[in-house]
Amino acid sequence: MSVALLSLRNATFLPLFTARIVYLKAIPKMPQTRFSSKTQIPTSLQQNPGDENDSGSSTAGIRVYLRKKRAKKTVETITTKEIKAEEPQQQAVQLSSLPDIEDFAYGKKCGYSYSIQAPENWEIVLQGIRKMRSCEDAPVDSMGCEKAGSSLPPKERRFAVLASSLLSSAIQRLLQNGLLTPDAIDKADEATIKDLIYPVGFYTRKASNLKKIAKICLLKYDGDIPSTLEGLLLLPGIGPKMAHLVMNVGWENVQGICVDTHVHRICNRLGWVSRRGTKQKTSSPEETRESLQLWLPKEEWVAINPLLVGFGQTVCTPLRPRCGICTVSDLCPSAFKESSSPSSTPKKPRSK
DNA sequence: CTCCCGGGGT
DNA sequence: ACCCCGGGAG
Repeated sequence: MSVALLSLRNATFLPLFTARIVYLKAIPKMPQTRFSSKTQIPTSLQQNPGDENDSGSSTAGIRVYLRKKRAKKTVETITTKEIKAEEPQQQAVQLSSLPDIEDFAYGKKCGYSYSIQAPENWEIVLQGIRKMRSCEDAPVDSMGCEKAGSSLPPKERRFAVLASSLLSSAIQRLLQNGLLTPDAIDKADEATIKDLIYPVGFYTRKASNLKKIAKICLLKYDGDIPSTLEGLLLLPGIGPKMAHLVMNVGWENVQGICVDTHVHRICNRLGWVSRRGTKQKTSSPEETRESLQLWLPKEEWVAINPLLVGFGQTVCTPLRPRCGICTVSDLCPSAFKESSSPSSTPKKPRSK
């Protein structure tokens, strides 16, 4: 209970120093235990034009989200003792001398037999997937949000990126109808938007979310989109996956990997990610993101998403992956393990 | 974890 | 007739 209160009061510091505490503790002891891998957080508190009121109500909102999504992980893993024992300011000083996450992503590099190591042959596998992808033409290539509104001025382009991350394929139709600015969407009839984005899943909800988002952008961000992860997460219908995508592509400010179900699935099949301290599969995209970020060099963080999404759409499909045509199947621990006949249990043994 | 919603597959 | 897919919300 005091933990929760404490974390609330210190919410501004919490993102910064919780991650640090963990590293401080993790490195010298090098247990293969926990690593709070919130590597995307540290760069957070950048100022945001439309966000002056950050010190006011919006941080409360952030806290709510953070409490839900993060408190479980940080406050749970970090005991009261640890929080009380260390002063945030000291943490900040010591932290600056710590290596960047990438620097000890390859454990040996720092001289620790660190439990977080890049999986063997990952570069070969990645290169193989790139090669397969260069031949295939996956849906993601034609309708990914990466090039949304590339011809627009920055502010409009960012809004287009945000909108297209929601709508993917239907974005062109909105464009054709001049509905890619916050004002236009705010004024447009919700039913109109609904019809325009129709084939997209959840189109009713997305239409209403889009209108709400447009309004928020107008009111709070001067027609731009939020420039922080936290701000994006506050938008209705925007969760971690979309928020990271928009940060990466819209702001070119890489704070984390955009992990969707394809990335989640494929990383687990390849054995690239695992639950902390175990070899078990990760059970959620967020967990996958954390695990993947621990070793994948940051230069790859943006490209990994379209790469694996396309791979997942064409080769490494959710059901009946086409291991036969996959050129890296010999390096994949899961190759040919998921039977193509529905009769034999499609579910894999969960744990062991 | 379940639910949302609708299209598509089996 | 189911069941699966998706990202977020609760």
